[in-house]
Amino acid sequence: MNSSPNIAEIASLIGEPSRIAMLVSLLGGKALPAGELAGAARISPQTASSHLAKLVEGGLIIQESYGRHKYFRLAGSEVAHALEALQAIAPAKPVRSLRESDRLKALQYARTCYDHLAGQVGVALTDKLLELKLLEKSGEEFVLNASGKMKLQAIGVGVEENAKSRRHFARPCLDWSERRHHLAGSLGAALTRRLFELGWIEKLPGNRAVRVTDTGWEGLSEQFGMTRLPR
Amino acid sequence: MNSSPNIAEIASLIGEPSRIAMLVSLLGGKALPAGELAGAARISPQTASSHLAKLVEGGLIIQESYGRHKYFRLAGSEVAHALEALQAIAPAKPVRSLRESDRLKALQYARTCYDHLAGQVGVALTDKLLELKLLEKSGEEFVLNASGKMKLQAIGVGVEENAKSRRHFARPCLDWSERRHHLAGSLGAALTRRLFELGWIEKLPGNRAVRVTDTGWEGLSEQFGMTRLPR
DNA sequence: TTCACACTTCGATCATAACCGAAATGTCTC
DNA sequence: GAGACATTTCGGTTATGATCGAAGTGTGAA
Repeated sequence: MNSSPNIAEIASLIGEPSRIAMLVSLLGGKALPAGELAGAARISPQTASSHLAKLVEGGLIIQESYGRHKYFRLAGSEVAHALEALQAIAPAKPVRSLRESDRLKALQYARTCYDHLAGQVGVALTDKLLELKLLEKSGEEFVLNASGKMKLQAIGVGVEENAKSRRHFARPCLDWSERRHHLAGSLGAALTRRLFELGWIEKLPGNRAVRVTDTGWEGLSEQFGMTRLPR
Repeated sequence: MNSSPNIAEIASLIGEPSRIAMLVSLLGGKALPAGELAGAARISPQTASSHLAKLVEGGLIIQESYGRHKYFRLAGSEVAHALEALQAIAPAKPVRSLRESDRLKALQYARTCYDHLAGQVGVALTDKLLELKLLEKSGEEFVLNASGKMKLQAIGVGVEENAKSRRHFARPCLDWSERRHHLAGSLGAALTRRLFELGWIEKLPGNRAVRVTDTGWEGLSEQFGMTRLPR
């Protein structure tokens, strides 16, 4: 019917509740085994297997075998970007249970978004970078200026090697919970990686939620003048 | 099940061939009446009506009534952006007929992408802007520098008022046919609007395809040193 | 008022695909 | 090799939703 590339196929692949649940789990950036993904989507392993095969076929995820386990991860940042773009136009979903509500609050507070930091903390950090004039807006895009480069290098973020990579360097990413932008792209990923290395943030057992440690708040306050955000 | 916003709902809304056909038609940026959208998707008016109601309900399109006609248009540039992001990860679709093939070639040559210029011509123009150092890449983002601003103002593109708008100013947009970036965002839209005003490009009867006029080639050659691209 | 037209609502049909039980395949441990 | 475990294949059931014919609503023109 339609001459453009096959969006319908890819979108209907994404538009299935169980598959979305699995894709969202993979948005954390980690590779996960089939069984765990089945659990996340609350479906039987057989059904999950069928869905995963379709997602691989469609090029959305990539499969790696380790012994009797099969691990799956997102096929790349373009896929994550498409999921983010969909999140940005998706209506908020009503919360069902108290447990859900707690999980949701944790996610809204701080989480990883594929490979960079999002949620209240992510947005606040991005705001501070802008406020301190380390990062600038060019139109609606972010640009890291000379003092920003120095500052980030000082705390050990590899800036130079990332600037060369083909991927978007300092892309803004629309936060679904805050409805405001946070820092994404390879710079956002490098910064977030460093925050983990420094022990300033750490993953919570739940899927993508993140906690800022006490030393983390000290560091963020010292380096960027951030004050501890109320939960 | 899942705590994040309701991507599944929105994606399954998008992931239906007839609805995609209608959304892609609306990517041209114009508002279209229900009947025309039904024709584009090759479905009966009843079916189209049902689909359109769902799209409105889902917030993807907006409805305006003029007398006994109802016009529909995309709800905003976020929706267009999400569709583009999906296009970027969608596999190319096999071509069916000769007529299709012609239509496809016209689209690949030059078309509007929501509100800016895409296809071979769009990518070539963006390349020229970069080559002439009017536009620069910052990481993977575009920035319009001082000489670029002057040049575009000289041919009548309203640059200042756009820089202030909340929308992305000079976003790169991945071209599905060329697999390379062209200029999007509010600057891309303003430039394209001006090209229409100048009569350098004009819409072809088919949906989104665009033709470069003879005066258009003259102007593009004079202003940006572009040579006529073979079809 | 009458007709034509654009669109919507209702109802029934039909195709698709999500789902799981049962059984098979493959891999690791003992 | 035996048994446990992760994943897949097969088959049959079932729910969902896309589709269109027929009839209804609302608008504009004659």
